[in-house]
Order: sequence, then structure tokens, then C-alpha cells
Amino acid sequence: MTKGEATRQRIIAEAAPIFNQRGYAGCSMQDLMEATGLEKGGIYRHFGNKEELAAEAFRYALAQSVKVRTAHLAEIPGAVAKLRRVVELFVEERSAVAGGCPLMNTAIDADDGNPALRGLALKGVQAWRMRLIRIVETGVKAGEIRKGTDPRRVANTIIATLEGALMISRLERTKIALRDAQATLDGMLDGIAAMEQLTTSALS
Amino acid sequence: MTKGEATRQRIIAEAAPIFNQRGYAGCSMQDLMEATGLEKGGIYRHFGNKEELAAEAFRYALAQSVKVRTAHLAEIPGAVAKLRRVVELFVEERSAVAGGCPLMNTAIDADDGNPALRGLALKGVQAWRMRLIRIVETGVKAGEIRKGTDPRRVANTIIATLEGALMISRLERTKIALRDAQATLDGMLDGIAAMEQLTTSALS
DNA sequence: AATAAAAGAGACCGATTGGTTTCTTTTATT
DNA sequence: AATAAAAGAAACCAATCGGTCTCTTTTATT
Repeated sequence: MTKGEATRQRIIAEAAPIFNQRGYAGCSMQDLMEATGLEKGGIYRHFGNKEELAAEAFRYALAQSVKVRTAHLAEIPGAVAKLRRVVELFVEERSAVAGGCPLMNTAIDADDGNPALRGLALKGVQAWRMRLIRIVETGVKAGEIRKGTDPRRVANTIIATLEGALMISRLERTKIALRDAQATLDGMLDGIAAMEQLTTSALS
Repeated sequence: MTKGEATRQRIIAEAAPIFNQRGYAGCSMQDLMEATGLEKGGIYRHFGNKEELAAEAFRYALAQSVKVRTAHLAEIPGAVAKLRRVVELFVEERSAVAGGCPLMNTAIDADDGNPALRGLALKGVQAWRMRLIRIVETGVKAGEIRKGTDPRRVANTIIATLEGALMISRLERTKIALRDAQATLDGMLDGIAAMEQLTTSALS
């Protein structure tokens, strides 16, 4: 890797938490200069404008998040167990990049403007949902998850509940809401798991 | 009401959707001047600074949201039916102030800074949860909702799932995620409703 | 109708915004 | 080691930022 490319990557990595915490409009080039230790000219050599840098920073932050949230997931046998692990990782792991979930932050920041960032967030949520849908589908095919289960509904519910709970938890500076969400989602997963011994325990 | 007070209220009402859509840093006094048709001096007569105006605008937006979300709720008999209605209203009614839920927008906008706005959002989410908790508690006392149900967990889950689903829905410009959330939450409400005929239907 | 007070217009302020340009320094190639 | 290309520093730019101040107009009181 050339030195310029290394610097570019360093700028992205150091800009990511700032954009994630303060939002696009709330983060100035001056902030980024201080964070990177570079002068303005040094930054603008690697990016055409602020928006381009923000887009790269979001891509980086999202990739980091996905990496943490999907770590060792393939090693876990069983679709329901995989989904439980997804929930657990989201609840227990603090965000890979400071400032919370970049997906939610950018979605809220850009949903009424900034089409470029908005498009990236949209792609991010769609990819996340697709990953969850595939897990559910695999579970249904394996007879592990009840037939008739709507994979998209399960996926959307997991994402929505986790993201909403994270919002509450970050506001309250407590994990209570995240833990409540985990308990509810675990209950939902009990509900879609193919019957057998689960029915009684879930309703006892 | 004095004319000055009327103007003040008008400024708040017209600033609210702008702050709600663009966020605090993304909304300039120039934007507010154009929205209100007032000059800067006309606005600053009524507010000490931008943050004070933003706080009032948030208060207004939140109050509007709460009003829409709780409309005719007291007339609905039964705790579970009330909760179903809360979910339905959130899913069907478009936001009272343009730009989505002011609670989520402000929470995300301010959770890493701006303590004043952050505190208002915190109070907002706590008040919302308290309203839901009271409904659940009433249902438990009435024997309508199963003993052992955790009211806080139910309340946090409803808020989290709805807010998260709204984020997805606003990104995708579809109600699909909101409808998925509604279906799941309705299922959860089936689950906490005291048994009788529900058990079989919920598992059929 | 006269008058005092409230409300608003608009010029003005220094600081900061995103972005550009020039020049120097560092890096990589021969 | 010489040289060309890449990288970065720093001065500079017009525009905009939030905020103030003064002066005029409108409102309410007598």
C-alpha cells in the first residue's frame, strides 16, 4: 500500500467516529483536521469534498459494525441459535465505532436529505435484513423453524427492535432497554422454533 | 394572547418540522427566517438563542406526536385493546410534524452532545414508557393480562420495535417494516393476554 | 388622539464554514 | 545520488454561521 493510500485509510478511520457521533452537518473539516493531525490541504488531497469523505467514513463504520456483529456466526449450528447469537452480540458488544449504530445514525441523519448517504444506509439495512432472512429460510428448510414463518417479518422485527432498543439505551445510558428487547426477541424465537418440548416451557 | 406571544408560537410551529427534518446543526437561522418570513431580529426578540428555539420546537413537535398517538385512547375498553390501538396509531398515522418521530430524531441527534436537547428526549421516552407501563399494570390488575408479565419489558419492546421499524420504513419509503412490526407486536400481545381461548388460536 | 411600550426590520459583527491554490517537503524510482 | 512524482502545509477565498444593535413601525393603554 502506497503512503497516500495509508493516509487515506487513516483519515477514514479517524473521521468515522466523529461523523457517527455528531452527524454530517455537526462535523466540520476543522474537527477532522484536529482528529487526524493533518492540515486541510492534506485531507482534501485524498477526498473531493466533505460528502465523499463522509460516505467513505460511513462505509468503514458499517463494515466494522457488521464484522463485530457477525463474528464466528458461521460456527454456530442451527438457525435459531444463530439468530439468538445475533441478538446477543448486538446487546453485549459495544459499538465498533464510537457513537452507536452507524446505520441508525446515518438513516436518521440523512432520511430527509443527502441522497448519497441515505442510499448507503438503505443498502446497509437491506443487506442486514437479507442476511437474517437467509438464516430464517435455512431454518425453515431444515425443519427447525415452523413452516409458515415469514422470514422478512422476523428479520424486520429483529432489526427494528434492536435498533429501537439501542436508541433508548443510549439515551438512558443503561442496557435495560437492550436487555428487555433481547428477552422479547428470545421469546419470539421460542415461538417460531418448531414445537416439541418448547411449547410447554414457553407457556409455563 | 398578546401579539408577541402569538408570533412566538408561530415561530415554534414553523421551526419544528425544519429542526425535525434537518437536525439541530443542519438547520440554520437563515432557514428559519425563510420559513417564518421574519427577519433575524424578529426571531431573536422571542428566543435567547438557537438552542432555546430548538428546545421549544422539540417540545412542540413531541406534544403534537403524543396528541396524535393518544387520541381517543381513553375511550377504548381493555388494556390489550389499548395497546393494540397504540401500535395501530403509530403504524397508520403519518407523523404529526414532518420528518418522522421527533423523539427518535432528537435522541439520535443529541445523544452524543447537546445536553439540553438530550435531556428533553430522555424525558420524552420515559414519559411514553410510563404511559404504556400504566396500561399494562392496569391490565394485569384487571386479570386481563397474565400475572408475571413485566410491564417495563412490554413497554420498552413496543417503543423500541415501533421506533426501529419507523426508521426502516422511512429509509425504504414503504410501510412494510411498520406492518411487520405491528404483526409481531400483536402476536406478543396475544401472548401476554390471559389464556382462555387465546392459547389455541395463537399456536394453531 | 396622544403616548408609551412592544415588536420587528435590517445593517452589522467577528468567527467559522467548505473549499482552493501555491509552495515546500517527503517519498519512490531510476 | 539525482530526479520526478506524490503528499502535505499553510495562506487564502467568498459565503455563511449564530448573534447583536439600532432604528422604525405597530400595537396597546390612557
